Amino acid sequence: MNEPKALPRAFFQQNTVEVAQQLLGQYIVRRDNQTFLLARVVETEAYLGIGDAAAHVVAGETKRTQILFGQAGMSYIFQTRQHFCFNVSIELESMPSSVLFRAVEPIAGITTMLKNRGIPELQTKLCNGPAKLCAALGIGMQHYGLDLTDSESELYLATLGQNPVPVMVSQRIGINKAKDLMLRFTTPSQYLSR
DNA sequence: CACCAGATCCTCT
DNA sequence: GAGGATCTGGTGG
Repeated sequence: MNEPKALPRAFFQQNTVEVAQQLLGQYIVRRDNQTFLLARVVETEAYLGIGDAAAHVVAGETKRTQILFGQAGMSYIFQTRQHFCFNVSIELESMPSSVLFRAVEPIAGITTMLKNRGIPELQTKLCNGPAKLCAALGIGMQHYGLDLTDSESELYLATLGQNPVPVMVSQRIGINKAKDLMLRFTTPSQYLSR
């Protein structure tokens, strides 16, 4: 396996839908002194700065969403009930957008991921949901606002020089507003959220 | 200050 | 398929 190479800032400065699709088959690296966790992205959703009632930025810039109003390639993490969701900020002609990570395949550090999730052995439910993958990778609010293009970060996004993967488009999941928008993107995997 | 909705997940039926 | 867990930001429902 090649060394993970952090995706450059310019990758996140493209059209949000393009980025959401191109993130499929890329990698999330979660790393600190103790651990090295690697996961392959298989499901994403786009949340647009314009014309998307489900996007948090419709309320304008608040304490919670401020990172989305800065540069692209930063981590946007929020809590819903007792769970966390992990996004990357996207700059779309200076309008804030983001891409939500909804499902990943565990690649390295699976023992730690199982422990983080309280699951005895590997099953598809380990990280096939936005909050499940956060739990598995140990992602929380302490990672809000990290630079995901920096390979020195505890959390960043990387390529392994892999080939492009097939992309399928569908409606987003788990929201009540703007359900009809076709902004969910998947690549074939047993780890999809559905 | 109080209330409510929420980009979820798990368990039980 | 339904309901509950249980926390927080945003709003004045």
